[in-house]
Amino acid sequence: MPDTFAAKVIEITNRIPRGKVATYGQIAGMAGSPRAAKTVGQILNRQSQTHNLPWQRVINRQGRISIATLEYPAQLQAELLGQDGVKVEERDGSFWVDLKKYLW
DNA sequence: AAGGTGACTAACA
DNA sequence: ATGTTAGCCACCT
Repeated sequence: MPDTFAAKVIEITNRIPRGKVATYGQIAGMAGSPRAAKTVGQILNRQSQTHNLPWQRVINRQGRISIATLEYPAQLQAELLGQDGVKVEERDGSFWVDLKKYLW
């Protein structure tokens, strides 16, 4: 496991407790670069294709699922979160999580 | 090696 | 309050 930013992001993502969620910015900060939220998204996007990663526990700052990828539709992420014990409410085609309650 | 890119954010109009 | 703009920064080609 290389000691890179990407590796940390993956490791941190794996450590998100069941029933909790984290934001991209939060993970970026824990990985050492508080302003690299976008990079976190890119990493998850790519790494999820080759690793089994709980990427569904990572959402944006508003608690909204911002997945647009065809391989991983937001609806699938919503279901996975539901299995994690996280309530996901659908609003206008998007899925939302109560950060106050579920933020790691 | 250099430039383009994005599953983000915060700030501004 | 909602929409748009502009930084951000590591990864990929």
